[in-house]
Amino acid sequence: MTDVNVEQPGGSGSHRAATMPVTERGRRTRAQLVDAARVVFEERGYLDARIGDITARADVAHGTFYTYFDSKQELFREVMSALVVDFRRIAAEVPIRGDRPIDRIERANRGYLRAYGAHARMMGMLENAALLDDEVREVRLEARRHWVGRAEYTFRRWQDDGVIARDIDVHYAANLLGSMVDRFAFVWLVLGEPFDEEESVRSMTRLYGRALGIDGA
Amino acid sequence: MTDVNVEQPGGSGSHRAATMPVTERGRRTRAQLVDAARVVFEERGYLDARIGDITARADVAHGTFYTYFDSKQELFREVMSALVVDFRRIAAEVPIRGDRPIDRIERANRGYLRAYGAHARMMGMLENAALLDDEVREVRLEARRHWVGRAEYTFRRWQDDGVIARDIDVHYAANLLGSMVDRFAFVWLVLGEPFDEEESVRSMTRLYGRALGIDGA
Amino acid sequence: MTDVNVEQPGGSGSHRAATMPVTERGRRTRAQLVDAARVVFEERGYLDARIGDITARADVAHGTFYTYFDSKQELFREVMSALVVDFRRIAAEVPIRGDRPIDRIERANRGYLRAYGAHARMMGMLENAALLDDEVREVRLEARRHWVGRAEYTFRRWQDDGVIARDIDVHYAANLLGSMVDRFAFVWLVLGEPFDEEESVRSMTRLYGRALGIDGA
Amino acid sequence: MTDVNVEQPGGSGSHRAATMPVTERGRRTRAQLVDAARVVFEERGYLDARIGDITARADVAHGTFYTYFDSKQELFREVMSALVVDFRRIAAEVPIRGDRPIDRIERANRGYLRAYGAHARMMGMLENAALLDDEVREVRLEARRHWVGRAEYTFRRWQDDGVIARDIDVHYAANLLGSMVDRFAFVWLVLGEPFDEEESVRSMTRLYGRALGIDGA
DNA sequence: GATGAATGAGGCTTCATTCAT
DNA sequence: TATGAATGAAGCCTCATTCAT
Repeated sequence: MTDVNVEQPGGSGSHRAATMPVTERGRRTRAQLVDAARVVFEERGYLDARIGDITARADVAHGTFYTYFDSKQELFREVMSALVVDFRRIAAEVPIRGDRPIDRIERANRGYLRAYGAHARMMGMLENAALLDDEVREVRLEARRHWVGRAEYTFRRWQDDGVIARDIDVHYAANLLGSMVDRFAFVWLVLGEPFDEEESVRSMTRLYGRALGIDGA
Repeated sequence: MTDVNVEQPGGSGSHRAATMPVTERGRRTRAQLVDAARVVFEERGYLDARIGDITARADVAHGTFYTYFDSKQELFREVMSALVVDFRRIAAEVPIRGDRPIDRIERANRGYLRAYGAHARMMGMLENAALLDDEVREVRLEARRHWVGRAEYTFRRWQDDGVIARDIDVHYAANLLGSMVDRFAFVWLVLGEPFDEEESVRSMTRLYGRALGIDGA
Repeated sequence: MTDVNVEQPGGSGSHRAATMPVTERGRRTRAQLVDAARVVFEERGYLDARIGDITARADVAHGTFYTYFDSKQELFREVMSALVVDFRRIAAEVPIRGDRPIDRIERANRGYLRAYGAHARMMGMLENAALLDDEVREVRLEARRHWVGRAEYTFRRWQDDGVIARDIDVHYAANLLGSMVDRFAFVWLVLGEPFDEEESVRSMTRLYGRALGIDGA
Repeated sequence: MTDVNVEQPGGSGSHRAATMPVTERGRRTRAQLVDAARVVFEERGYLDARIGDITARADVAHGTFYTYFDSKQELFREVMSALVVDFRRIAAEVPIRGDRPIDRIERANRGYLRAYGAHARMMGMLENAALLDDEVREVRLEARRHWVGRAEYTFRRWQDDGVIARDIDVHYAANLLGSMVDRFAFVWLVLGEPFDEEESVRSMTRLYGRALGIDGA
């Protein structure tokens, strides 16, 4: 599989090394490039995005790109990392409806779908690039571990509290239910299979809760 | 998103139109190309696979490729279609343990994981290419609809039989639970997160069954 | 120092690999490229020679270059190897004036200067490139060893025959006198210091012979 | 042949003209750049040395380079000129063993080889750059003329004194024997052919002396 | 003087596809 | 059918030099 890392040189040479800006002007230019990249990647996809597209939109010379980034991949990784951060922000904004476990589940599901929908195009690219670039894969897996880890932690506490059964393997459960939510979001929002948000959240939450044996599901 | 079809140059008329071989020799050559492609795609991935790699491995001249295929995509689609067929074959080979609904679920889950594992590399590429090529996406979605459709059909019958509750939206349920299985397989077998087959099948089947409210889960 | 070899990839990939032509047409095209390269290198020098210059002069498409060569260096090395061969041919054409040792020396010297003069521009480039590319350096050193080795062999025989003194270290002598001839040719024919062929051969041969203690010098 | 001057873009008028520093601070900065350049040129060679490498090592901003030099060539020429001066200094340090002509020859030869060895890398670059840049070529030829001129002058005096034969053309002799020494040094110390200093000096001096018909050789 | 960011022309290389035997 | 050579558009990246603080 394509692994762009391979292209990285030895390290004995000079290689110009992209650096972080020191001046205000530099910070501005770099930010322009990142912003432009976000748009261009969305519009054209990773593979079809040209450095020239990005610099043109950022309104800087072609060469300026290389003042801040060594390659398209590097910039892409940065955009992806930022995406993951923003994803969490959006998900966190969804209000919770009650204080029962099932309410928390619903909120988490809705938050995930909302965030996914807000960045559907980019999430598709993230899934994709995770298979092409090892560093992006790490970003993707890290994001997954974040969600799965949170769920696992919660499940464990619920188990301690008697909310869910003892015989459930919380590690597998978190991974499996996380997969359900994540993949459903992808199929719906990236692949475009037609679903309805309300019904999605309702069914998803109900199955999720029942699978864990939670009351009210 | 990148659609490789876009890359097609000229118009849609004057294409030498790849045809199915008439002679025995032709059939052999074509088969060699398909076999070679399978190997090359696995080894290098879709994007990095070169026509030259394929013809070299098939031991035919570079130009011969175009006697049978119009493009790399076309061959890839064929390989992917064959993959989907073989996937079902493998899944179907898994024996069923009993005749309760939960046994059917377990068998389906184990079959899916087994088939996925047998073609993990290719499944990863299929996921990937589905985002790069509209026709591959169709292949992928068609495969998904097959599994989801079967599940939905079964759920409906179970609903009629009183095995699962009336208030479950079988369409959403099939999609959600299918997503769970499918994505879990991907994370485990393609991305490489460590899981154990037995425990995977057990947890997966239990959650699946409980989500539907099936006895014995 | 620039060493173009460094750029050579690992070897695990495909890398298209320039191949020798199989058909007559291919042979012709390849020869056109080599011929064109010779001219272009002479006209513009190695560094300023563009692949495009070469293909343009060879009257083939830009990409055709890469059908036969992996890089400019590779073609350059081939041209340089051919140069060395032609150099010997020209040097060998110079007639010998008598059968005394000093006649052989004169003939060798004149031959060397003639051959050098016939390819002055290229010899300059060879000297130069030998410092930039390890493989070219090998070509250069091999050519040097050829001449020095021949001289050393002859000196040894002369020593056995009592033509030159026993106390001469023939290895050093061959290297030193070879250096004299080689460098003088370079200074005269490449750097352009003004000298006259007849006087050059006369002085060179006389010093060469006397240094070895040969009669008639 | 490649002449790096050609690369100069615009015209010859509006150049910010690099000036000699007026302040102490300026003198220091300039010296840092020259020192850094010496190191960088040795390490990476002329062609691969980047302005950025030099300023980085000199610990000044990239732009500062142009406060003192108009181009890489200009700095290189300065370094080369300094090299030639130091070369003579080292050669002059070698003590003379006696007062016969052959002693002077030996001293000159040993001095040349010593100096060459002390700056082998740079001498190789000087040879190289002499073919790439007309001004460097002038530096190189000037250095050569210095040594050859001195030899020629000495030979003439020796001729007047009856030390060497009348029939020797001292101009050609000086050039030829100078070539011998110079080229031998290059082959040994730059190209790396294995020789021994003592034997080199002995053989070289003996051949040199005999070629001129000097007693004691 | 010093700084570090911006510029942009220029060349190499790739490889899917076409074409003449 | 098979062959293998030819095509050429397309894009990445370099880095000397200039410029605004």
